[in-house]
Amino acid sequence: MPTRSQTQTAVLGALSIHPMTGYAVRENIRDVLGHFWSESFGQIYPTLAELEREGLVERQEPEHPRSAPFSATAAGLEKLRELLREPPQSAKPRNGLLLRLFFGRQLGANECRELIEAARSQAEVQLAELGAERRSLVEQPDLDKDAPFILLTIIAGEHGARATIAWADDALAILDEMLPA
Amino acid sequence: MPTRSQTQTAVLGALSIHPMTGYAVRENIRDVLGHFWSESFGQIYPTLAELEREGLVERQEPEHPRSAPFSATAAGLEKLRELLREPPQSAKPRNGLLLRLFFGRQLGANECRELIEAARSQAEVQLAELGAERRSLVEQPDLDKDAPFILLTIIAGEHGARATIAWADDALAILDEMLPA
DNA sequence: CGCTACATGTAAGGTGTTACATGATTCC
DNA sequence: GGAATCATGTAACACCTTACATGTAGCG
Repeated sequence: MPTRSQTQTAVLGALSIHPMTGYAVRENIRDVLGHFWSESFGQIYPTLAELEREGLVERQEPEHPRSAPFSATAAGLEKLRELLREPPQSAKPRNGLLLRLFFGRQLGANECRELIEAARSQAEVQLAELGAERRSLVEQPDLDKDAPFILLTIIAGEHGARATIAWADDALAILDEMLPA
Repeated sequence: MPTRSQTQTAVLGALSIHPMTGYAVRENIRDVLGHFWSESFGQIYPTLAELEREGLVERQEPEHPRSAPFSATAAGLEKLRELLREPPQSAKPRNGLLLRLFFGRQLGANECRELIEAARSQAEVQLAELGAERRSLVEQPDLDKDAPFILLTIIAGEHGARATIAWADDALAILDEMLPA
């Protein structure tokens, strides 16, 4: 119920794809889930320790090698399915760009234009990155069972980025029309 | 610099439009900024007290009436402009829906379809609400100076909602194609 | 042999939510 | 007079980030 379990979801989910170290969990969350999820270092290790205590994950060679990967146990996979079935809770919205634009009168139309153009550029970069990710996804042979689901998240990002670009163009036109420089 | 100042930004911004009580600040943030911002009760009152200590806001009739509205001082407006000029920082992404879909193999295609359809419905409701808001915006005479900027945030929400609807349709098609029931 | 990347963890501090507590005013 | 709404605040707790601390392994 608390948001903490969403960290558990992300960590268990990562280990459900294949076993890996805590360090790799962090890199995967950053690089693969990065466009819609984030976890910090200080969350991942305590969560792994907690999951190990509860028997939901285990390490290959108990103790010795410092780099023994964690893997999800059967109970862990069951727990993951249970967590995934809970209603999705998204973070409270906090869009710093829109907050600035809402009070844009104080900021001035020109500074607003700059903010919008910066957001547009960023969205174009993201669109290119996600396109590359999508193309490389179809070449991965080992993920075929997960691929359709991963694809859903990539195209969500692409739709979002294209919406940002279209919005930016509309927004700049509105400023030009209503507040000519 | 800390995120705390973004709460200051929202509160000062609300008071920059017109004076109001803390209670009204909260209602306005929820109802007007709601689709891209949120602040909780426990943030707003301490922030108002802090702003008052710093001379950035003041109450009309000092002390007596419990319902004396706060208003931004000249220093408060200056501070607001300063805060607005700081680079926008958005919350770390945490999309519970996409997290579930990414690990959708564990959840099953049918439960994923339900999640996507629910998101689509929600986006349609939001699109309708924002459309109504946009139409009522042009009828407000007292906001004409702020109206162009408010319009930018409304159409941002509309673009986002339309993107969610288009994505949902694509996503359902992908599931039907790659994982026929 | 030194630098970078891998690997694990802790502690402090900041942010934000929730629940609780209190009272005035207004409307029925 | 009672219920809903307006109004203000606090305290406990959950959450998350950052910086620090430590050590190993591999590579040039």
